[in-house]
Amino acid sequence: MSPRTPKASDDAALESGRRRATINDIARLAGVSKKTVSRVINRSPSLRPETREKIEAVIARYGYAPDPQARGLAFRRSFLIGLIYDNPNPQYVVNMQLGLLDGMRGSGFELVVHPCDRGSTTLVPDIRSFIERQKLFGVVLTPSVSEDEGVAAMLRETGCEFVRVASVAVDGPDHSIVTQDRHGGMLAGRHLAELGHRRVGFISGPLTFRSSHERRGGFEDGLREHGVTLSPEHVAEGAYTFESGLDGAAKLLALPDRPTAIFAGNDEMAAGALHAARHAGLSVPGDLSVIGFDDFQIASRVWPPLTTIRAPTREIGRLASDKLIGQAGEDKRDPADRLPSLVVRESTAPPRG
Amino acid sequence: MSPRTPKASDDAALESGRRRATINDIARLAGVSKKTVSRVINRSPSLRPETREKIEAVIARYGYAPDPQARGLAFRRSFLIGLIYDNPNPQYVVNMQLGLLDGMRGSGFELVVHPCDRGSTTLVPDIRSFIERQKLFGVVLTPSVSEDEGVAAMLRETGCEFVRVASVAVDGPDHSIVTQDRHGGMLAGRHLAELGHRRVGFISGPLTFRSSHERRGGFEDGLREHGVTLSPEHVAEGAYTFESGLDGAAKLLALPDRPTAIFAGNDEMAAGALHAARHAGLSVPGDLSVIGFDDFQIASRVWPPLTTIRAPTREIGRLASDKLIGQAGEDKRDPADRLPSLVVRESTAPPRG
DNA sequence: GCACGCGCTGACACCGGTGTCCGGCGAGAT
DNA sequence: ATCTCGCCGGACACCGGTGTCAGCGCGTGC
Repeated sequence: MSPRTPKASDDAALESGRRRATINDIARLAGVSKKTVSRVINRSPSLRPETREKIEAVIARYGYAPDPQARGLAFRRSFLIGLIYDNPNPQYVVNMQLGLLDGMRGSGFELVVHPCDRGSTTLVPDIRSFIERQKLFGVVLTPSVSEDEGVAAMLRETGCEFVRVASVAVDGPDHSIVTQDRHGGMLAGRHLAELGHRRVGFISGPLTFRSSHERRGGFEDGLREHGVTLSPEHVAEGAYTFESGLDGAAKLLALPDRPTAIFAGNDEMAAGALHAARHAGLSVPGDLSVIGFDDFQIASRVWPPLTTIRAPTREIGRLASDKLIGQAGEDKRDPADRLPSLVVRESTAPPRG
Repeated sequence: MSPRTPKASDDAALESGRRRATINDIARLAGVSKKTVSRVINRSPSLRPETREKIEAVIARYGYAPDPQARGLAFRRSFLIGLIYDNPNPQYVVNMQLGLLDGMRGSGFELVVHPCDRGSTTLVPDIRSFIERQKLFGVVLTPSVSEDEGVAAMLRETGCEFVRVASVAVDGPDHSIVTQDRHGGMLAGRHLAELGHRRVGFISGPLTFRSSHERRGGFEDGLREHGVTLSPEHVAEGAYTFESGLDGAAKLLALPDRPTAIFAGNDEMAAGALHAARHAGLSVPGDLSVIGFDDFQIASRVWPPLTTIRAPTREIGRLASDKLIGQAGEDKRDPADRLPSLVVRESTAPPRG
């Protein structure tokens, strides 16, 4: 255009998409300053509508999108969301990622994954350095690292946005999403009691996980509705792993007054319980009912297909990213979607006789 | 220090870690220009060792790390690696992520996940916009999107580094990692033949996946070693899903000369085959041997535990990130780690009689 | 003793955005 | 018609790095 803007010669390259437009190009082509273009991008209110429209037209014409790096540099904050997790279950992780991405679609944010080891002595500095180096906009934490108060304290220092997903409110409402595991446990207890079971067993997750206690507490609530109680001898401590489910169930099934039904704290352990039943020569659900928690793929792959509690992990993920980047306005989804629900398959039945 | 550098007043904040050091701080504290610090960061050869050491000492003292955003802006390239995938299996995805992260640890790169839908009409522009907007350093593609030539052509245009993971060499050695599925299939065929099976069945993945053909081809190779052939009627086309495995096996088991062993193209379908056998009243491995592929968790959770081919997904991921960001020097790992291997469990046995 | 070459270093512009601040312009008051 | 006020938009510096290029100091050849 004018001799002061040498880049004008590249308009052909721009047009054809050979060169990505920058804010300078848009400003020049719209005949305004780059700051004004910036105002459009950032929805500044002090702009005459016609100016805005003119610039938006140019933006649309050249398919301009601001460079996240440059923007981030100026904002001192990137457009990245971190997922920090130590849950080793692949399906949980993937569902959570999908949920987060659901909420981030079209927002210009991207998802960076960051598995961690809660047992590591450098857990807090590692996460801190991840956040500060990348200047993350926000992070989502899932159990069990979400329950770590040392990590939480550090997060508050950094000024990075964060959401902690956990089975109880581990933080204020702005920083916490509750997965209502207690409700899920209740559904399991109610289901078994309604089938007529009176002697039931429970295989818990690790006691360091809040969800273990919530699921058990809810289970007892559900049983109690029907006058059934969970005897402490009928509780085995597991670790949310297949093997621990196998061992825990084997222990319970060896008792003289063995339970007629077992609630395993997750599907992995429930799968282990099915194996234990087989080893003990018991048929499921004839001799023993088994109910799991999560409704991951494995639940419908084992034999018999598992009755279980569906945990809405993907929906929770979506909720988490909505909370972080506040794409509000469409929060009219049915809150029931976020509640665990009972999925009845073939591993539960009334007790024999 | 000098009045021209007002930031000198903040040294206390720097010292205590309240403020992150920038290249300007390091330059000032080391008494050099920022460009020289930049030379240290980028391992420029033209630096006197003593200068380098002096600067490195200051960097270490203040725990300085360059800002990836600023660096990226200047380099016109971010320090992000994208994982582009359309494989819906959670364990594959997570293993791949873990492998990629293994190779990226300590490199300053981060992993951004980007699931996609190969069926989408906007697949290519979507991926392109992801890459260009974020100015990705590189991307890793996994099957089946890795086999898409339209995507590959676009990648070559962008100048972004890329690695395509596939069961055959879909690209030159710089851009391709081969998973040797054929070898895995061969192991399956050899195993069944060695057990004495002569009438065997195969449930393939979708024919649009190269791995389906590779696994079958290898299977036939393995059988042939022992003079066994795969009859075309004993092949069912599946879709790598549980249900398709169930259906495929049901079809094969309904044949008058039903096979005594079935190789399913992956574990999901093998789990379906186990269910089909149960529905048909057949015991595994007594009446029917079943072998899968992948060795995901499900393989050891079903009953009986599945004999399967272990696919070294995590190792492949590690290889991919090594190739992308070239943290060479430690490429002395046993190449056998990258080959599929046979895992014998309880779902295979010699045919009855 | 001087010109030359080379290795090392720094000044400056630039990457593509945003914050600050100030000037210009139109509408309403006098 | 002029002054004032408020809104709008632009010039400029800055975010934290890197590329370019010129200059400095030093050793070498003649």
